[in-house]
Amino acid sequence: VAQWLDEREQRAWRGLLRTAAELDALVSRELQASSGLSKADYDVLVPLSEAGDGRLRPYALGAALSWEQSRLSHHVARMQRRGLVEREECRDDRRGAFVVLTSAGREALDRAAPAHVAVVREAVFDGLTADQVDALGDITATLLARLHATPLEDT
Amino acid sequence: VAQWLDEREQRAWRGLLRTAAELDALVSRELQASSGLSKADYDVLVPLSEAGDGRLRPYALGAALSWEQSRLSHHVARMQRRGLVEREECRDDRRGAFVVLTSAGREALDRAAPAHVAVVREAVFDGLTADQVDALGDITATLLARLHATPLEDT
DNA sequence: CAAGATTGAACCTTCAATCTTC
DNA sequence: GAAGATTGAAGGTTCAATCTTG
Repeated sequence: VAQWLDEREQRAWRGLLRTAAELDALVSRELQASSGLSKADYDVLVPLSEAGDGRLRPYALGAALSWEQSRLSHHVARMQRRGLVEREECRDDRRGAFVVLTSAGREALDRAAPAHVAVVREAVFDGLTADQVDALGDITATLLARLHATPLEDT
Repeated sequence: VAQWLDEREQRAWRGLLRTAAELDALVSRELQASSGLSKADYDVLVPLSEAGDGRLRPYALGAALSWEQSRLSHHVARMQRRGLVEREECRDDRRGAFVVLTSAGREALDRAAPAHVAVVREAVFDGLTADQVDALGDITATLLARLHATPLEDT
């Protein structure tokens, strides 16, 4: 079934994981230093701020982040302690809940965003051509579609 | 300095991090199930097996993985408890040490590798054209060169 | 019994402090 | 004092178990 990876494949495979890991670490350090938010905090705040009323069901937020429920639940608990989000009950479905952006959460996000974008732009987009940006978008969209289509070892 | 990210940039940026995270999770689950190794274990074993005599200095291994010393030290301690690696003193420089692959470690790697490669091939390379593989390799090589050149927030 | 969500324990990662040798 | 490496504590992530409502 398999065969080894050839040199070009190794370069692409190792490059993909390494690049993402290093960019994530870079961005995490920058966020922590500039705003006290972790990258995970930031990633949670963004979809909440993009939701019309600043609130999402945990399962929807988890899906938006590709996070497990448990991870989200623990993380939201920590963010709640710091006042960045709140929990609310759901009237329609009493098993359910909402994660709600607080004004402190929105302010933290607004404070963090400009420097965050600047670092991403400098580290990534200043170094790539427009064609490369599009190619990267196409490649990752293809791979994500495959990952979500085939439950391989997924689930 | 900044300006917001446009749609294409967002697609590439979010796609890169998301794809790498999901592939890492997929591969981790597969390794855990098939061989009991974590992805981190696997990542440590590979450079050791590629070193001629199965031993590397911690600082060199850390550099090969882009890991902090502390993370490596903790991880090696856990792998040592499970018999996958050993520690050895370094005669040349008595501050130093070696991490050494054990035969159990090499066997675990050999057992894990075929299924691991198969999953990577199925999830990634079966879905991309040869040109896309090369483009991905070029893009990530460019970005890694930038990351290692500019100590931005790096350090 | 399944879906939405949380919890506790175990494991992993980071940060700052430490220890030894150069 | 700096380099190589380790340690302990705090915070983050995963896994399995649990609780409640549909």
